[in-house]
Formats: sequence, C-alpha cells, structure tokens
Amino acid sequence: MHFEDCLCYRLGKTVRKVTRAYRDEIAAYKLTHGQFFVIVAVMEEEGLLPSELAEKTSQDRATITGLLDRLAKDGWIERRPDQTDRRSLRIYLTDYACRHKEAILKLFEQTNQKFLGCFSPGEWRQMQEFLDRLEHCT
Amino acid sequence: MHFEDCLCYRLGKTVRKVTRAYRDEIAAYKLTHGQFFVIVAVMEEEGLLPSELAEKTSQDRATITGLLDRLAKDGWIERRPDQTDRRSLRIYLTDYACRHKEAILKLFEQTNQKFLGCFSPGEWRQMQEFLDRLEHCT
DNA sequence: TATAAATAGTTTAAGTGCAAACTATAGGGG
DNA sequence: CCCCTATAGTTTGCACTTAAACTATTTATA
Repeated sequence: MHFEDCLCYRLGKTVRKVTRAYRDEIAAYKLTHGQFFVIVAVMEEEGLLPSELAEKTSQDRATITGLLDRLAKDGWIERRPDQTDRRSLRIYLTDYACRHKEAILKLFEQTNQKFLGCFSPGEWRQMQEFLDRLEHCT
Repeated sequence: MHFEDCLCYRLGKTVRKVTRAYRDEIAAYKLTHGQFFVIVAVMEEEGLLPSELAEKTSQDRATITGLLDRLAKDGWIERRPDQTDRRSLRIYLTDYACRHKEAILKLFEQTNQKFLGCFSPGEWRQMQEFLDRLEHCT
C-alpha cells in the first residue's frame, strides 16, 4: 500500500497545495483563505449569527470565533448584539469592508473560476459526487 | 456563486470530515492522523532522514520536526546521528514501535480500504487524476 | 414559578501548517 | 587552506482545527 492510495493523505496533500495557490491569489488583501471565506459569506448576507456562518462555511463554531476575532481586529466586521436574544450576536460589515465588497466578491468569483476552469462541467459534477460520497461513506 | 462551487472550500470541508473519520479509526493508539502517517512511513523504511520523510509524506520539513518530536516523546521513534554527515539524522523505530508494527500497518491498510471501498477501481483512478490535475492547474 | 435542559458564543489546550530566520555542517572554487 | 554557498534540521511566530469545558441566557417542564 502506497501513500498515494491513502485517501486521507492524498486529500490532505491536494488541499495543502490548492490552499497555497488560493492564498497567493488573495494575498493583496492580507486575508487568510479562512478569513476570506468568512468575509465573503458576510458580504453575501449581513446580520447572520456566528453559528449560521459556521454552518454556511462548514466550520466549527470555535474556529469561527477566532476568524471573527481577527476580522474584527483588522476592521472588516463588527459584532452587534441581537435585539431579542441576548446570547446571540449579529455580524455586519464595517464601512471599510463595504467599500471593498465588490472587489472582494469579484476576486472570489475569479479565483474559483481559475480552479473550476480545470474541469469540464461534467467532470466537476463527477468530482462533487466523489467528495459527497467520501463525506458520507465514513 | 455558491460555496459548494468554491474548490478550496469544498476540498477543505471534505478533508475535515475524512480526517475526523480517520482519527476515530486510529484512536486506540493515541496517535493523530499526521503522526500515524509518519510512523507508517518509518515502519515501511527505517533509517530515512527527516527531509526524506517530509518528501514521502508531502509535508513541510518544519512540520516533520514537530511530528518527530511528539513521536519521540511518546516512545515511538528515535533520532540517530548519521555516520558520515553530522548535519543529518536517521529515524528508527523503538522496541515499542517494533512490537506494534504489524498491527499498525494492518490498521493502516484496513482504514484505507474502508475509504477506498467507496470507489470502484476506475472511479479511484478518475479521482486521482482529478486531484493530480488540481495540484498542477495552480 | 422554580429548576433542569438546551443553546449561543467563548476559552483553553494540544496539535497541525507554514514562512522566515537561525545553527551547524558540508562542499566548491579561488 | 579560506571563504562563499548550499544543505539538514530546528526554532519562532502566527494562524487554523478541534475537543472539552465554561458563561450567560433562554426554553421546557414539573
């Protein structure tokens, strides 16, 4: 059995390479790829809860806390208390983030396209199906 | 553009789920999946350099240093000086690791099979081809 | 209405990932 | 032989990941 046939290893290797390429694309904004996905998610819909952002980006709630911490510190987002549930927070863009909204969303689109461009639509559907299967074959 | 069509996000999501499943499989040995791959690599061939293990497992040299630190602390491997190049180290199994060698390699095989079992041989080749393409399409 | 259970978010601790700087050693001209 | 460069491994610093514990608040139920 070679490592190339170990799925966990194989996926990890690919994700590290793709993540690095992604990082280079978005370097201009000094955002990590994780921060980038969260800010895009907020730009797509403001006022979500951290837990909803965790769901939307498929990440742990604790991870989102850290990402929001850094996005807030760097002036991209702000946490506002929910009007009715004092446990909850609502995430909004700062003015700074609003000014960069169009450019960020465009960069997101372009960068994704760059990778998706390696696949025909049929291949991409096939790839998605493989990934779905993996997530559920446990 | 939905997140499901963002390759970096999509792969990250899958790798997190697969890694978690993998972790559950090997939990009995109190090894993380990263440590597990390194110890398997050493079991397949003793006496390699850390840099060769980094190459073999597709990880950064600095990451390997940390993994070897913990494997050494937990009594799995030992670093021995190279006979001719005093910069180099050679990685060997401890007696403890030797006693668990067969079981570990078997577990590696079984766990991989569990995931590979979700794919027909042709599908797995297709998947490998997709991953290779992604790694090179930058 | 007390009280127990559930929920939202955070914190903590340990490990992974990686760029950049660092130490020690080796090897190649001059 | 000396100096420059390359190499092996480590360290440092910061970010991500996750499990588990924790705080504050809300909801359900007895």
